Amino acid sequence: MRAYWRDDPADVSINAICKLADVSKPGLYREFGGEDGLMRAVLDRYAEQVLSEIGEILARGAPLTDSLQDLAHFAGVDPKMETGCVFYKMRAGKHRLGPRTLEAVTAIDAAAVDAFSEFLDARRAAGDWTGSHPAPVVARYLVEQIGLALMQRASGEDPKQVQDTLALGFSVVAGTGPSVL
Amino acid sequence: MRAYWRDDPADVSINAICKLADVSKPGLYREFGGEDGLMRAVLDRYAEQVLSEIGEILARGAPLTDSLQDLAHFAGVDPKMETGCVFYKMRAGKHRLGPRTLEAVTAIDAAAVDAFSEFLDARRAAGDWTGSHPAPVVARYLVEQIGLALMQRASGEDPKQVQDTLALGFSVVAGTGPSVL
DNA sequence: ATAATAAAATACCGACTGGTATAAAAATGG
DNA sequence: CCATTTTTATACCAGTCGGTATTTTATTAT
Repeated sequence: MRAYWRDDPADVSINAICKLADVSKPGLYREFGGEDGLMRAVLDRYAEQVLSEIGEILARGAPLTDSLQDLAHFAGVDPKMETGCVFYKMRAGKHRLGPRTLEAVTAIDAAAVDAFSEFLDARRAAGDWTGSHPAPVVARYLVEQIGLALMQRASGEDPKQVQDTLALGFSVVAGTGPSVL
Repeated sequence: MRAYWRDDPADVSINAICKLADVSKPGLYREFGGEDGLMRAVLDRYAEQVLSEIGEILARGAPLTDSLQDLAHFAGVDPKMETGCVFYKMRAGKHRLGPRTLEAVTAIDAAAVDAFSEFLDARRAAGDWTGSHPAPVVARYLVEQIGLALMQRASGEDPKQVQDTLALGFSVVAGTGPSVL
């Protein structure tokens, strides 16, 4: 997981992983079945261990601007995400994934849009989001803005630029004028 | 260029290109020096032949919303861009590029931000952009939003989703309420 | 202590990569 | 028509890829 997280999963070979993890190649294949099984296992673990933080931010029920602040911090400045995100990296090269990993990527993507949709519905009910667009459309938009920021960080862009771009992107939903972030 | 455009440049081998172009491998190496030289040549040609259209839209001096319309059409619906954009694809995998191609990618990226900055300055002078952010920041933001849309198209996302996301992204600069697009 | 079992290390497989050396074919100059 | 040069086609290079077969080493159970 650390190797997939630091580098692009497409650039990390099974051989390299065996050396990094000090594991024999037949052992890896017995445990995971192959590259697809390993990537799937990594992604499942990563979702439960890292992406869950996004779900917690969304489910906290905090005011809109507070939640956006937290999301912007997670994607834009949290040092843990300095090398980007395993999920978005895999999704960016999804045509190279095996069936089991692709299945997980698709499911996580859909779950993310759902979670943001529910979040937006809740904020609309609470009165601090008054957008005129359907919640799923804005949810998809936010998922992509976060992905954009994380991919920028992965490729070493200037953090200030990443945060500026993310703040502008969030200003669509943050309210009237850009931007409090 | 067509092969790099349809597929990801990282997934097109020199051997495949020789077969597609019906060119001998030594001939390709004599002409371009290697993969890096070929990619550089492709990117130069692509910039002059395709990316120039963006420059023309920006230089037209049309009202802000008209120019954004044109940009959204170019990135979101123009069938020519259905498989994405050579430049953004190369930029996404820039750690895999040779020095000459990387140089061109960096230069095009900087030139794009410059062109958008000048465009925004002109629209501010004309009075139809009243944003409070520095033009270069918004320019970088727009370059990334267009790149996002083109990468989504390259990976086969639903066109409606691409256009919705792009429209929301542009609404930051398009004016008060989202969105006329 | 020995027999059965599980794991590991190693070497190997065919396929592919970017790149090149060699040999045959074609075009060109006189 | 012949000699020279350029281009082609082909085979090859070393290296890497994901995946596996084989052989040796540990572990375990009796």
